[in-house]
Amino acid sequence: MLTLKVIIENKDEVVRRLAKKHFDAKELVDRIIETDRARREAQQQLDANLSEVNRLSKGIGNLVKEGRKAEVDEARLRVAEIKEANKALNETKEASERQMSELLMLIPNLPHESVPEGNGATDNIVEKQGGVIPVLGAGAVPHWDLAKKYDLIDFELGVKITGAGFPVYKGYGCRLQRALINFFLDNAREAGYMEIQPPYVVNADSGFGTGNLPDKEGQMYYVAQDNLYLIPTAEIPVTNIYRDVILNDSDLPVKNAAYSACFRREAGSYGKDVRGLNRLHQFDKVEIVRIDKPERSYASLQEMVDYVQSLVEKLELPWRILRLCGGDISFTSALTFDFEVYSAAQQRWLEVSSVSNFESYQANRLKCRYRDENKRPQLCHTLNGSALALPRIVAALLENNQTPEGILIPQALIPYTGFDRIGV
RNA sequence: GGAGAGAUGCUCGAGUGGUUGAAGAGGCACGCCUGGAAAGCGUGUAUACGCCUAAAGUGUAUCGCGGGUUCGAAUCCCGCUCUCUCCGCCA
Repeated sequence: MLTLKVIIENKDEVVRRLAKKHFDAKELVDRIIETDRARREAQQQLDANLSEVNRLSKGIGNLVKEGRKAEVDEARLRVAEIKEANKALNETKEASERQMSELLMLIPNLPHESVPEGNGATDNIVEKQGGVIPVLGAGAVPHWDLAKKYDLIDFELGVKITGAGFPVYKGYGCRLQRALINFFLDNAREAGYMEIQPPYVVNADSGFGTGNLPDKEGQMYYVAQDNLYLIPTAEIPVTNIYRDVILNDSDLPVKNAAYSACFRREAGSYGKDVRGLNRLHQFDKVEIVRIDKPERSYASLQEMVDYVQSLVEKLELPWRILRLCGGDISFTSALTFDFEVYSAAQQRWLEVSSVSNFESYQANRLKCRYRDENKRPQLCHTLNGSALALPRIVAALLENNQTPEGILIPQALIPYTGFDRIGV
């Protein structure tokens, strides 16, 4: 969430910039300012009263020793009066604070000035692209047919065991999965990211920390008996490592990478978008998380984008980078670049990564800070990105590299797979 | 799952009702000392929210979390969470 200070000190700018996200913040901002005023008022009175109570209490100790009973009784009466008055003040203060946190959560992050205007996915700007879109032969088929032909992935079996969106990988399919995971992790390590193996289930505090709760509660699998959530991305457990932490200057930038299975309910999805590997309830992903000082966060973002680009290039996939427009960028992000790869048999671009700078929006909720040169705690900037999510990469690799002689594995991946083609 | 013990600051650890934001030790930072370092000595070392134009200063809250008793709670009472030990179960 945005800090109260930012909202109050830059009221007009906040409203103006949020308009790009098609969010009318005017009324909310006014309510926040009013709520803050009420809270301050209550706190000032309350603090003064508590100060008086403390003063009287200290006096009572001495009066009792000296046996000055009348004065003791008088002081006690006065304390009782003040405490009675404090009940209402305290309620006002707590109600204001509750309301404040509710209001603040309703305000999205400010989009970076470079975020383009636009209503939706079609207004995103193609920032950069590379690779060659392959021309497939006459018999080319989509990945779900290839998966069946070479017995790599069994979607029906997944339905039997669990349900739709939980495919069963087999044989070469498994080996390809493992190869990609290791390929991504090794590359991340070489780029300076420390590997983390996080839990796949998290508590509610962690869900709130990264902003997945309360808004996206319906998108996560929930284990009611233990009040835990299955992670939709390793971003949650990894970022929460830094919840309620004050980092030293020398700790920054934090660069972590984590492989995890990801679980998403994807309520409301249907149709051709979910065919095959396009959208799953369980999938594998390597996530990179970065925490940096505010003045360096956009350089960090660029480094992450360059890094992800290097991955799709090594995999020899046709790729493009989109700068998300105001209508498509997420609630919590300031600037997001999506990576897409071209899936030649489906003849469509598939999103395989989303790299974002959250500035201090997420850090404010996490209470993730660092000590600046004056040793004062300041909010960090947090960033994360997929590097990369497997299923759509697999879809594109299978489709783009299909030949009559089988599916060819890109050079960079062969040391990881241990084979250079699937089939024949 | 059963039984017991515990949760204090960066760390260890004292503290069972009164000026304790918290002794003491360690760590760390800065200064002195030194040719340089070590040792030694000195100083400093939480966070949040208010007040104050800012700094300085100052008020309030915080000893796992929440509530209660009391003029006053780290200290007493209740609830919760978590950790540890033993037993059971188990990859």
